[in-house]
Amino acid sequence: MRLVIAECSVDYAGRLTAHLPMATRLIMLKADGSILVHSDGGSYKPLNWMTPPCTVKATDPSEEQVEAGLREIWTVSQTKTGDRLVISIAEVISDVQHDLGIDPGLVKDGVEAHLQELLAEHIETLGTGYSLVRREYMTAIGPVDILARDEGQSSVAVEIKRRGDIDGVEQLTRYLELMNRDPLLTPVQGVFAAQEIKPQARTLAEDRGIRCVVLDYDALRGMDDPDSRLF
Amino acid sequence: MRLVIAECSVDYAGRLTAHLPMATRLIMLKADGSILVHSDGGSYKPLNWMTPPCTVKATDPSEEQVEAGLREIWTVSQTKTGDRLVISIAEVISDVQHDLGIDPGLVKDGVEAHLQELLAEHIETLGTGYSLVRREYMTAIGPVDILARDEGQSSVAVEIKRRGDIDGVEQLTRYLELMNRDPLLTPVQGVFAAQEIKPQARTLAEDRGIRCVVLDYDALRGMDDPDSRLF
DNA sequence: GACTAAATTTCGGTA
DNA sequence: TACCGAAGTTTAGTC
Repeated sequence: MRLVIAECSVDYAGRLTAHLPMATRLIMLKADGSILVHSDGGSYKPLNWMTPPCTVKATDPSEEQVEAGLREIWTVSQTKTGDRLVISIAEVISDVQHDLGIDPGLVKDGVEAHLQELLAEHIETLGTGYSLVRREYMTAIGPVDILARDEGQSSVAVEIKRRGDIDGVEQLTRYLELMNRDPLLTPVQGVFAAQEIKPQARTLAEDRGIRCVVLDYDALRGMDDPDSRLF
Repeated sequence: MRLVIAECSVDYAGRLTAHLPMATRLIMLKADGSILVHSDGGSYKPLNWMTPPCTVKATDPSEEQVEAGLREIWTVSQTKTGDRLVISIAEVISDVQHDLGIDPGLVKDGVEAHLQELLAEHIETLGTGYSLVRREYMTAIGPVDILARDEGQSSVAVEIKRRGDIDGVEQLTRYLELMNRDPLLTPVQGVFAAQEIKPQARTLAEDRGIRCVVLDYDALRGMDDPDSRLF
């Protein structure tokens, strides 16, 4: 990995065009050829970047560019799409290189998948007498998160989200529409379950006869984990 | 901006839990307090990070940790959410600091907005005799990208996307439902226009009587730009 | 401030 | 490999 601190301006031409005025920035050149231009603030997204596979070519500035104070021009080309990133360097303040080796990679302990797992294990959270039919119940337009039955053995389709907004309601609505065409399943009731449900999503869901359930992740997890119980 | 190359392991506990085994990585500490942990590959997303506002506290390792080869422990705490990132450092290979100053920021020349503009100018792309009523036609649930009329003066609502997937079809469907309740507009025909339309989105759209149109950005732009014409 | 929709989204899983 | 959906999404715009 090569780290260059430089006063530079950047121009991107690809799926859109973008320009960064001259300023001091960090240019990160990764081993796989990708390039990131970072400022000293904001979040993790670079100001500009080029995804691999791409190639970098350093050229000398033209006479005009030299007069404008430029020392070096880097042209980064995306091999597949032809997107181009031009970094015009006025001054290199620092330029260091380190060999990092390949990274063992991140181990995640998921969220939505975990929620689904927990709710499936404790399906009675949705109501007395509820029973699990199966997780990831396959339909023609994709898998429903959970298919269950209520006390009266009626089918219940559950859509699980971490953050419940309108998209999730639409998704569940599509499933319900399709499943209610199946004489073996109909009538299918809908349940929209999320850790947080946006007011507008709730309104839309309830307007469509879909029940909204706010999930308490810690409580669900607590049912599994005796250590976390208070008594 | 402080750039630290170090052999480290990282643990995140917040909205999820995640772990990074010991390896050599770049730790970027930005002026606003945010922290990014990058490997030497992948795209612009860091392996792990903490968004501002957050605070970093460096502590000495415990006896056990010293025996495990750790030199320093950094605990990064998110001020608002309480998320924590613990960086356990075994060896600092490089540690440099530079003052970058504030960045003037990126100037973008948009894509979807541009597509909408171009299509509005060349609405006949949708069919002979089509005429533009207006862009961003306001409804109670939001603006329709383009309202037009076909040859027979019937209303046509156009939803424009760069990548047309199911969400866009749902969005247009909601508009059409609402607009068709308006006696002055109904019947309103729907057109789903995108540079690229996913098969499932096309299926759903056509099932709902919505016409799909694939837009050619360059061709639309070419109609505007005499220089790009071949004759 | 809340919410919606876009993103040069990126990333992972599955058919 | 294509496609679909989630993301610690982030970000920008609108109400």
